Amino acid sequence: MARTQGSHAGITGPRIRDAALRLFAEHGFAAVSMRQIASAVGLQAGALYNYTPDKQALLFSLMKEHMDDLLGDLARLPSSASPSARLEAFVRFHIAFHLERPELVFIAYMELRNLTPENFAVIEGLRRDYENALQRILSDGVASGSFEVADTKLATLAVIAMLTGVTTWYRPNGRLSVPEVQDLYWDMVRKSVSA
Amino acid sequence: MARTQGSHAGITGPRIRDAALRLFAEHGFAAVSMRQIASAVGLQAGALYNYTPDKQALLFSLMKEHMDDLLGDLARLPSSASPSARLEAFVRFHIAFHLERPELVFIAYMELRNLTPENFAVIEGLRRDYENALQRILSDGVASGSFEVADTKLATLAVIAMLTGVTTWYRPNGRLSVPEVQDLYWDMVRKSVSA
DNA sequence: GGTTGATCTGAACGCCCGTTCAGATATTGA
DNA sequence: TCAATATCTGAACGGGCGTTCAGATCAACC
Repeated sequence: MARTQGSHAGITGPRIRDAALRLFAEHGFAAVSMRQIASAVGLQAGALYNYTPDKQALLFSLMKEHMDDLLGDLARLPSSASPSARLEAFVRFHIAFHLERPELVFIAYMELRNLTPENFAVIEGLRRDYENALQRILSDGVASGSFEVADTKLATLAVIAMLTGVTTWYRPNGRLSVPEVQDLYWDMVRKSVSA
Repeated sequence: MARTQGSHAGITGPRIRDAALRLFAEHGFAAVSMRQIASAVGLQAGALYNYTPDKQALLFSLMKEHMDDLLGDLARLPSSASPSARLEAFVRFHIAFHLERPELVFIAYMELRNLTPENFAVIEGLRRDYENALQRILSDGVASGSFEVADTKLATLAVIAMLTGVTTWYRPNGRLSVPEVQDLYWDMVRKSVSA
């Protein structure tokens, strides 16, 4: 037989992406087979190729969309406020965004080396754009005297690393709520760039 | 033929570990085959099994030794100084240690999910020991009034994430020297835990 | 209601995997 | 010098890999 009863084409694509996302995050891209992904969706492996040209494109598609979402949401933050207010907004946004999609975050940081050079360059460029947005906030703050940061590039990477680390330990029903985590991190970031 | 001329048994073990370290760091544990490791050392795959019971043990051995080194060196830091001096020593040590062995650091953070549950528990425990050492410094500083930290556990994880991030961008012949990096990070950490 | 096009199966392709092991070779110690 | 031992090869085992494709099946439209 072919095509199980009740299957709807329009829904298969997202289901494949969801399954791939979950499996890549749990076991790693290299350790997950197309047959495993297909099985999770109730398909044979060959059917996946109606939705993706190959396994690599599946990974890239997940990472690309993730970065586009990240930059899209970032662009909606107010850009005319004071550097301090913009930094606070960035910190709270980064934490909330990352805690909402821990699996995508995990993949975006861990599977970079499994991208082809061309795909890697694309993701790397988007990541650079994101970092530049924060660096701009820091250098504006330095220029206006709100911040005291010796090296804005290093501070940018340090802040992002610190904030992203939250995804490695945060648990939804743990000791701290998201707003509490945001408050605590913002307090540390605020002080670290102050005079 | 068997056993190539000039091969010395006592040196093969370390060479296998070095090759595995390099290949795991570059391509990921799951993406590296025993045949690739053997080839890098000039052996056939079967010969590896004179030195490791299986591939998993090879990974665990690398990670375990790394964590033992980390904790061993950490224990040599002065523990009777002021919290502030101890925190500074920790920051400088963490950066120097991690920048000296970027490949091991990469593996230790990326390949945790490829450990068997038993092996994972061992590494996780050692990591916890390391975090506890920093948390102790922070809570001592809070108790003595040197630091103002609302949540020492979160601050511990935040500081470690921030410091470890240095391995993702630092390049030996880049813009900044190791002491400069240490100075810059210590400045940020110092302020982030201050009043 | 029959046809068309989208969707899926099942089998196959060539290849690589981790691991084992009998046998060959090199080194060591007597 | 020669036996014992450590070391390594080469082949094999069963299995899984990503990908392709002819043909079967289903949904939608005329």
